[in-house]
Amino acid sequence: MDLNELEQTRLEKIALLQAAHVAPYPHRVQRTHTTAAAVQAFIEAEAQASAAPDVTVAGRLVSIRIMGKVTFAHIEDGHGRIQLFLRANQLEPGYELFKKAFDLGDFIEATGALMRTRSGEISVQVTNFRMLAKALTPLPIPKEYTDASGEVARYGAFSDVEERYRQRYADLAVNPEVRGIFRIRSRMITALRRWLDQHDYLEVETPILQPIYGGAAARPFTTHHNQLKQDLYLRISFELYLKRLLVGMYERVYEIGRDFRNEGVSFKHNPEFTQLELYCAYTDLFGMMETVEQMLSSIVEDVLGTPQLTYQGHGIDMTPPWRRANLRDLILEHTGIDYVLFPEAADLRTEMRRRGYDAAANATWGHLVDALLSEVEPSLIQPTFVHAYPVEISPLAKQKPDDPTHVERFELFIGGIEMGNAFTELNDPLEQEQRFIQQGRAYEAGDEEAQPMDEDYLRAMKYGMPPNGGFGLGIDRLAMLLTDRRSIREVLLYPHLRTKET
RNA sequence: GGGUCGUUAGCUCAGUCCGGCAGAGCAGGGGCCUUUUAAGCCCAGGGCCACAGGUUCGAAUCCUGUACGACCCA
Repeated sequence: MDLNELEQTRLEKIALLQAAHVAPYPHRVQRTHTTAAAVQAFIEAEAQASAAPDVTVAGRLVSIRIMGKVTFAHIEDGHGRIQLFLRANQLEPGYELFKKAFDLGDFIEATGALMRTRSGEISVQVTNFRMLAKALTPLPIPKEYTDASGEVARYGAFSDVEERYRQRYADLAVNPEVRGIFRIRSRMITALRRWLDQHDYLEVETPILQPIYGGAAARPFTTHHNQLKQDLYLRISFELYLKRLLVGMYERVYEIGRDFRNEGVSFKHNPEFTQLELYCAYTDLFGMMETVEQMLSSIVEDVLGTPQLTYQGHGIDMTPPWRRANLRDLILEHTGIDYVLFPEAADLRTEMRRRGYDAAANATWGHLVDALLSEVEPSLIQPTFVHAYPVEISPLAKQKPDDPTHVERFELFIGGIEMGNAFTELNDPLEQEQRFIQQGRAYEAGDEEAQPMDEDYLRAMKYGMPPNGGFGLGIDRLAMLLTDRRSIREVLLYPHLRTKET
């Protein structure tokens, strides 16, 4: 093992412990109280004017103040912190061993009576202590202090973004607010599941390895099964597998899981991301709008305690009903371009450039409309359903009865971010076949995001698929919203990073 | 993909414009200190200045390229 100077020093301390017959990595722990429970026990005893129990607490050493023959230290566990008060004349093993061989970052166990120090802090008056796990590498533990306003300020916090992501364990260990982000994320997913379960949605799991990918406009990762000599794709969505289940007579299904898209990596995009998709029979786009409003306002309230939240300085109110805006009107209003007047990509491109918008030379008509929408995106702060999308860019959605050039589809925007996507799902097998054929032509013409023909999906649909509405939600993006983070990497425990060449 | 900025001690950062001995605080080491909380005081350490080239008597600093990241744009 390659150790730096500081680590060498700690290695020598392990030898010191062993010489004193103290195991640096013992097997057993004898904790009687969490830090929080110990503090609570003292408060209760104090209130009843009774003796506080002796406690054994365990945790990581996060501060040490040696003052000669007395030492103050704090340990932290998963529940909080508590101060340890060590005195040279009442310690087993010896005080010197603590001073010489115990460092910030070590996990230790300490036993003693609860007390208040002269300055009033509840502490363990330690009579006995043990090493639980020696830390070889010093953790970048910041110093904390409470300023005049009562705010906890930090000094020298571990903040290098790249190193925080590459060594998330260290980030979590020393930055409690980062731990908070993933607690919120977890509570959010739990709340979603609870809501869906309470509304008769069945949670299912569908294949990640797929012989044919589909359900979204994206490029897939490819892989290979050696024994079957079969090329496979990592799924880019769950859609086609979930809708097959409606043919199988489940009325409401959902899946929460990972999608993989072989695209650019940015603060908004990770190659693998978590998605919720749900499908509901006997409803449509407008039913989905109500479902989504109810579900998301409810889970935000569940997690944050209120349907109001702040995202990047914007106050956002999740209380239904939400704004519904027609895509064509919205783009016209915002950019002055009525895209239906330019049904050819070349004409739309010319018009966009004339008005000063970037329009890539190889972009399809659908991608150009998407580009126009992205001009509007940042202004969609309050929850907004943008609906009625061109049929060209929505091969799995049902056309509007009064306008076959557009489909019943919405995208949901909150805080200027695209959160989700929903359709009145196309359930006409003949029309679906035509859409796949059209997608095939688009692929031939160079649109790498066009979706391939899926014969088995068509076969399922030919048995009859009930009318239904479906919705897909970006879980990571919802986590960004609830934790007020701008970057998807802040809400992924292990975001994808390039391997560093050294 | 393009632009801007960044990468210096275990951590947080100065130093880069305007080339001249590699710096600070914290952490770590030695010492003093029996109620501290960013404890304090004294002493002595600690560096592949991201990497590779170039210019120069001399490069952390200027130039070129590469890697990784952040931000902005597409």
